[in-house]
Amino acid sequence: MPIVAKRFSRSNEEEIGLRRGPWTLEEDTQLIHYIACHGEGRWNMLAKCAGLKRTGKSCRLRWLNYLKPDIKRGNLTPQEQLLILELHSKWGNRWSKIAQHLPGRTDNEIKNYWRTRVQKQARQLNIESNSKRFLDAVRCFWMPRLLQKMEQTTTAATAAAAVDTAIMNSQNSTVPSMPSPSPSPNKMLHNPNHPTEISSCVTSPNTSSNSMKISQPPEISEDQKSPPAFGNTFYNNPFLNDNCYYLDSGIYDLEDMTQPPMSATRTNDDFTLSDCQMAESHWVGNEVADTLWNIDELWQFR
DNA sequence: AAGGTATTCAACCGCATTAGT
DNA sequence: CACTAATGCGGTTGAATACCT
Repeated sequence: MPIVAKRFSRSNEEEIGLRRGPWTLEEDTQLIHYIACHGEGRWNMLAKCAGLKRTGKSCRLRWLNYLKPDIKRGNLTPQEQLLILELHSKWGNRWSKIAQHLPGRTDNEIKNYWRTRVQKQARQLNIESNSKRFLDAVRCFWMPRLLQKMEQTTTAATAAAAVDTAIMNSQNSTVPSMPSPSPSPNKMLHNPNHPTEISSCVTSPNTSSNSMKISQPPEISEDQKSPPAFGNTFYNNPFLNDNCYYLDSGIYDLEDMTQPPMSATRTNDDFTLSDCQMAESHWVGNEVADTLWNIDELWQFR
């Protein structure tokens, strides 16, 4: 039987009663229920069979970006922000590829984050967001501040946990106190032997009990093996000053390197101490100060 | 309190790619 | 190989909300 192409214009869609715009609770329920019973895929048919007056495309988008159970909601953590910055510097606007490395986050969410937060900063600094200058600024200002933020968060969490533990201990002396896992993010080193761990190079260089476990990224196809989860690719080079970070390009496979970063003519391999220091002195020495590079604005809660 | 402006993010659009026939 | 439908992706839009004056 010949397949007849049916392409609906906007007016056609309206004629046949297809809905547009925000989804109602009822539609969401319908979609969730149908997928729970029959699974996802074949979206056009799914839309019809589920009795939804939506295009298959719309159903797919709604499911993938909003309804899917493993969708993580709420603010991006500093770790996630760092990872986005890092991966974007490597892959550019490959949102879905970037999203594959952030479990529970959608390409749409990441794209929105980039456009609203990152590009906004670029605008304020009067730089092209895909320029090398901006990349340098990201590396020398934004990333260290995110790491600082992570450290503060960790410290606060540890303190809170300590208080909780003390309370618990005072209430019930039989409960053993937990060891406090508090590696300093600023002291993170890439550990080639444990690709999913960040080891603390100062507090406990070789004990796994004191290293920060990073959750495994979702399964990724063979051609996307690199980069691994956050933590492997960023680290504080012990030979550099404390605030300067760069990418560990050595772990990227060659295939991926055929796609250059959006702006740089050099690869990440070439990002050196002098680059970082030059960039830093340039930025610090110029009008671009912390007040402009407002991490608190980036680190905002919804 | 009201009106204007800025920001956010869900949803849409169009194009590219993939899979099936 | 050609054609088509389905799917995936990145760019863009616009309604809702937050913020400012």
